[in-house]
Amino acid sequence: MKKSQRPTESEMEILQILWQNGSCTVREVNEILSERKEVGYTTTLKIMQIMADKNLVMRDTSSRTHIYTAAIDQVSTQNSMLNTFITNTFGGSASSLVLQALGNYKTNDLELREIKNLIEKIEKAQK
Amino acid sequence: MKKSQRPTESEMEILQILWQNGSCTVREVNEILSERKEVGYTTTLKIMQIMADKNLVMRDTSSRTHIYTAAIDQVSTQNSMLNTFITNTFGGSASSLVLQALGNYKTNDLELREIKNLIEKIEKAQK
DNA sequence: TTGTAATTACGAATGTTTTCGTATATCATT
DNA sequence: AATGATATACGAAAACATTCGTAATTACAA
Repeated sequence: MKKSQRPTESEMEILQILWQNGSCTVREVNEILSERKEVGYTTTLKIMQIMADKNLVMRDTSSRTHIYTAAIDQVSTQNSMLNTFITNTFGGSASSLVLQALGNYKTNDLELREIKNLIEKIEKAQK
Repeated sequence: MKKSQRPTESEMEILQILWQNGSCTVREVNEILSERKEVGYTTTLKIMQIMADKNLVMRDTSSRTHIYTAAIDQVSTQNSMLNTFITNTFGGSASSLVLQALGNYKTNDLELREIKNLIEKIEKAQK
């Protein structure tokens, strides 16, 4: 049982699934993962066991088939990953990341409106 | 001489420096790197040699002190990294990444204007 | 020319992450 | 009870990344 560390890439993929689907078994996670990439069952199991060891997930071991749940908060985890990513990949410039993200993805009306609202808020706060 | 692969974290730090400063020697890169973290000269050298091997950088070896230049494009590299990152960390949602990035960083007026302009462009294109 | 500093090359040690085989246990079906 | 399917546990191998010591070479100054 170690202290919580920064999740690895494989661990992030699994956290993602747990955040979206709530509690899952290893088999469920492995099946979702398998849609996108080739991955063996025991590989997924092992990583999830390691995650339990690192306290990234909790598990209910009361029945034979263990149930796993994310143990770290989605938003704050995404945030700290984002921090590192902006530093390493975008040389610290959040705005150039935003420009590229907006430019390359189809963003629907609702999402655009949310973003615009946030920008207005920021502008007001800056005055 | 291997095929170009996805850069590692250390390699991204170095690419960052080369993109910002143009061509550099190992010593120059190492000095800039040293401002932010403890890193030995031969460690930096080794990583840059590996990068040359992977074709992530080019080097001019005509004089004793080799000159290194980024061999991969900044924007397209950032883009492919961003892609992976959005998938693994934000479950594929570019807009939630944008919202978090805008929310957590101080974005100045000029940057905000650029982002707004881009949003308007996207809105027009969608009509 | 001799010595000192700076450079590259190279391999090995270390550390971390991912993958997988195998043992063992549990459950369900016949 | 026997069989087959499905779980977990665990260790070890494989793959990948980082760090560093040392040798060999070159440049340059005294």
